[in-house]
Amino acid sequence: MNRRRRPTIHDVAREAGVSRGTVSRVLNGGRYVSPESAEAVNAAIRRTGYVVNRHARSLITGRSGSVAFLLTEPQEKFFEDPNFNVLLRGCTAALAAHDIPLLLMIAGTRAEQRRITRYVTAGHVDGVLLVSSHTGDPVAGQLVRAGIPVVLCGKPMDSDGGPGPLPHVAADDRDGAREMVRYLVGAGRRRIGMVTGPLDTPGGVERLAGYREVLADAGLAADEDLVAPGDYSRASGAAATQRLLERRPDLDALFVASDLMARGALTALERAGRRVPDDVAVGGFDDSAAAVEAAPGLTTIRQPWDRVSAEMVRVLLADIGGEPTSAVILPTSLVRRESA
Amino acid sequence: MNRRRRPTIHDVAREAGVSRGTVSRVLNGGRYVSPESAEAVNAAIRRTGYVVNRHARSLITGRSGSVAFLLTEPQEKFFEDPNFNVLLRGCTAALAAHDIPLLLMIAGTRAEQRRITRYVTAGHVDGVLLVSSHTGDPVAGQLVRAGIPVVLCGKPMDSDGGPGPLPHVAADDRDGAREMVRYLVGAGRRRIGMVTGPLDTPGGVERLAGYREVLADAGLAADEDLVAPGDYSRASGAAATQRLLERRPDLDALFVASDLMARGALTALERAGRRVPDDVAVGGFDDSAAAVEAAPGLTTIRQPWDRVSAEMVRVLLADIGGEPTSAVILPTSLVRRESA
DNA sequence: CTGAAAGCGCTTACAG
DNA sequence: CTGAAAGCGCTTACAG
Repeated sequence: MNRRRRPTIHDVAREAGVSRGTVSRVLNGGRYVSPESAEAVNAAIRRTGYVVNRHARSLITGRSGSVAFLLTEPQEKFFEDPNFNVLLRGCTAALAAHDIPLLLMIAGTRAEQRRITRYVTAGHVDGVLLVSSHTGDPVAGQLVRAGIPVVLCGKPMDSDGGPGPLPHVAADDRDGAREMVRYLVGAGRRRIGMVTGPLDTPGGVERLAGYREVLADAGLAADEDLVAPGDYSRASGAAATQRLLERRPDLDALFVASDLMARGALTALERAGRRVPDDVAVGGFDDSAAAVEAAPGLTTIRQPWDRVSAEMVRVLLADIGGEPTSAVILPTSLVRRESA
Repeated sequence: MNRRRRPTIHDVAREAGVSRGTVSRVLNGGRYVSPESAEAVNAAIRRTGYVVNRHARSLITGRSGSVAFLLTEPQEKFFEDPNFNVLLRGCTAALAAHDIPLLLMIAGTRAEQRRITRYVTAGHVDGVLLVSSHTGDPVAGQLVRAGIPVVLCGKPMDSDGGPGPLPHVAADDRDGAREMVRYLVGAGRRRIGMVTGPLDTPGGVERLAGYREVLADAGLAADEDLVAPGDYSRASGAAATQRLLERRPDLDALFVASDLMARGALTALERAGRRVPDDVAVGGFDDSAAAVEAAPGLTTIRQPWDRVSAEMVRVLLADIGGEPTSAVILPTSLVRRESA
């Protein structure tokens, strides 16, 4: 079957009794084709088992018909992150619905970034779904300047953008943080600590900002002793919590900027003999698998990853089609479990 | 930059003062080209920033220059499995070293499998790295029959193969199981239970076989009360362990066919008031992240996933190049931690 | 070793 | 609406 010559547009034309031009027109939307010709061509396609040769088509159109999912992450962190899996799977599925294959590219080092930037700017993909959490990543700017449609996952740091803001799809981190802290305040908590994410990431910055806003609105004193930074890892959540407990043993709630860190926080609280939520209420962020696995189950902020991936694909395809979108911000929601 | 016409082989030829044929020859290995011409062409390539147009090349050669990583898994289980991430990342890296992009394809449903089989057999990729754990998956057989180079991850079930065994790269499950059980026996354990993997998977079957072999060699009575099946999930590990404890409260060791299930086993043992390893020694399988996260740390069998991915790519590229390999079996190794 | 030429399979103005 | 023709950028026998 591999050996046998694949049918070409020429075979279909002969079979249908029309010219190759007409077959091509049917293939490309059927404009300027009589219903009879279209029917004959479609029947011939069915009979011959014809499948378009994308290479020939791409050679003409200059389009590759594929899209890259590019991960520019120095660490392997993202791969360990359950959110990453959901995102990758979601993008693959959304593209599959358009019959567009996804090329997975991982550029962890500067050398790999150069190689891949070259590959992409050479026109091998029509657009890039870019996932990178940290600032100072030059890839996005380079691709955009080269005219390649790009959509980022998550709000970019200002410095990334260059001329204007980069197109992106993100959950509303700040509002999610606000909702969680408002919930803790509403539950009567008054000494609410926070374990932040890395503050060189937009998510880290935004969630902290949301926390501060609500405390201010609630008339609770801003107290830097109540804030300790983490790096989204479980261990960092435990360490930061321990530090907070030393500084403020009277803590009655904790907003932790990721579920994974929140699990670390639970461990630290248990070691310190604090009951959750009785002594200390704990709120996470993400609604990842970690939130369900935790004991007690984590009350957390759900990030709509399924919608993020769907929107990233939609925005990228629109951009490729000439209708750029600058940003899509998606709402988060509070998920209540046992920890708060 | 996107707007500007990309340099073609024609530009390079003019720049170098040779014909396009000569440029092409330099591009494809430099056979039948004088050193002077080659030098002139290379200089011209550098000066013009020429990058080959893969579509044009593919149109001629019939090769796409890309490879698919195909996951045919009805469940989302594989994505949650840390091994999957390691495998995917390893294959991406190994292919990147050859400048070959990886197309990620996920075919969870029969409909998607049909779509993707059609896509692949239409020649859009040169070969397929196939990951599927369960038997009864028709995709591998179909692709092989269509003449597409395929390499499986893991030993296929006999039924999958059709005519002959499918090319595959796998860790030596049976030997790994033997090593673990031998280790438990050597540590003086005599009533060694086993939580198996799903017995419709080769890994599940092989690990059980290895366990039985060693017990027989050691002259320990085969006792089916000591064996309970799991499905690789954490919960199933806990449930199976609880069952085993009810049937055989005198259990002094447990070989669990995956680290994730072993974590469930640890939970069940703790609930039953058994100390690990004092009362019951526990051995896992995989050496995944779960093994380190467990408390106590899991003694386990390391699967060489980095080598598996590297070998899969090597074997696939060899197959594409006309030098097929039928199978590569990689050794496992015992990793000692606290649980046994 | 090298150039001229054919051709890979398709799309797209161009005339009708 | 439709056919004939040019051309996308490359590779590869074919003569030299």
